[in-house]
Amino acid sequence: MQTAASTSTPLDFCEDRRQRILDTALRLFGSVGYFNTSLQDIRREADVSIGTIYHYFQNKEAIAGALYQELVAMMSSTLDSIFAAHDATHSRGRAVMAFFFEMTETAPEAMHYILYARHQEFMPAQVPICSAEPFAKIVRMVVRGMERGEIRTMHPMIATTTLFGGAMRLIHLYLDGVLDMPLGSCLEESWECGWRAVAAD
Amino acid sequence: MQTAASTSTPLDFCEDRRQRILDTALRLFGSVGYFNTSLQDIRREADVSIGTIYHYFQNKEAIAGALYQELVAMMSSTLDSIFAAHDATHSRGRAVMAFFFEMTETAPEAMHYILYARHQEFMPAQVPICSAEPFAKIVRMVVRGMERGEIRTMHPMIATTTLFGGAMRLIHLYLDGVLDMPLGSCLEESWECGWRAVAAD
DNA sequence: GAACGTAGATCGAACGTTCATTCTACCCAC
DNA sequence: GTGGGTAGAATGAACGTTCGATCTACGTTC
Repeated sequence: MQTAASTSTPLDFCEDRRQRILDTALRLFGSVGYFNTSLQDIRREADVSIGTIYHYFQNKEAIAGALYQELVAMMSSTLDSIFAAHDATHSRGRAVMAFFFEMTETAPEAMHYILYARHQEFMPAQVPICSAEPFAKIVRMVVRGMERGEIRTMHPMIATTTLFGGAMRLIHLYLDGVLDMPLGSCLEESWECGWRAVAAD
Repeated sequence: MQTAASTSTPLDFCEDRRQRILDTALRLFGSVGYFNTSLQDIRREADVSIGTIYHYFQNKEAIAGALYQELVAMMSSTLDSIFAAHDATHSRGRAVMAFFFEMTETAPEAMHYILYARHQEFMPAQVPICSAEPFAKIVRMVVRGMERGEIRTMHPMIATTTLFGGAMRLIHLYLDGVLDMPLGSCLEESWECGWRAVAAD
């Protein structure tokens, strides 16, 4: 075993394997896709055996499901932190967009997997990402902005897609390698554009 | 055969088969995805044999490639028509958005396939849709709008994603069955939002 | 502290299925 | 009879999954 001697509890040991499987799967699912990733690929790159994979996960789909829920939960709690740290809708929205951009640049595979993949194709039972909790939280943030008079009154979905749609497309372009600049340098302009489109008066 | 007796030249006959394969493949690729569609599925639903499929296409990927190029060409020529029929950037952009919305509602599978699918995963050699001709034409339209003073001067990519990003997200929501209204009813508001974000002064 | 028992963790060969592709035979218009 | 179309069984590779063997850590008993 290659683990250091200091961390030696069995739980750590086990979780290490499980986590290595998840990390590897995320990297592969995000880069080449779920269907182009075989369990042998995961086995090889995570340096575990097939048996170990099936010890921790019921099947291949369960790996994808665990990743999905892990990422959705992370996004959801990050949004909570952002809402707690900011009050005005303008600064809240800007922080959300900054978080998305930053995560795209630091963990592109995760962003690819969570935003880009067609989850329904390999997880038929899973709720589509657009109906998931994080998305709903953002819509609620926009609606509250309307109630406070910070955002013009309009259809909530149109307001939300207007505010963040441009940024989402920039993220897609970045992940496709089409954008010729870092995402961070787009933040100011993209956010101000989105805000200008929905801001009151 | 179920084809009418009137259309009887061999070419028509052949093209009929070829087209039936393409139509069926588009429907299946768009609804359940490329990897969840087997050639047997296409064979069954198109009512042809495996041999016929391989007579018209080199392999499965070639079917996807033919569909991709067909749809890209269609979009490209539609954009040309729109640009010929409208001069001002405002009316051009609005017509483009109307076309996207209308196509999404009349041919959702085609839109799903062309906008949503991760083509790189099953057509490694294919240029990503965001680098393809139609996308470039829209960017050029926006840049011309800047040169004419109709659109504020800013980074072309940011302007384009701002102008159409919201609509693209609405299309995604619609295709995911999350939007509770017809796309057509969003056109006015979504377009005005996008335009307000980038319009000069 | 040595021997034993147990349960969880790990391993990888083997299995059965699915799938894209190939191949050979047949049909029919000219 | 020739050749473009058509048919569908045969092929072989790849894949997800199963299963029994092995290993390891640790509590229990003497």
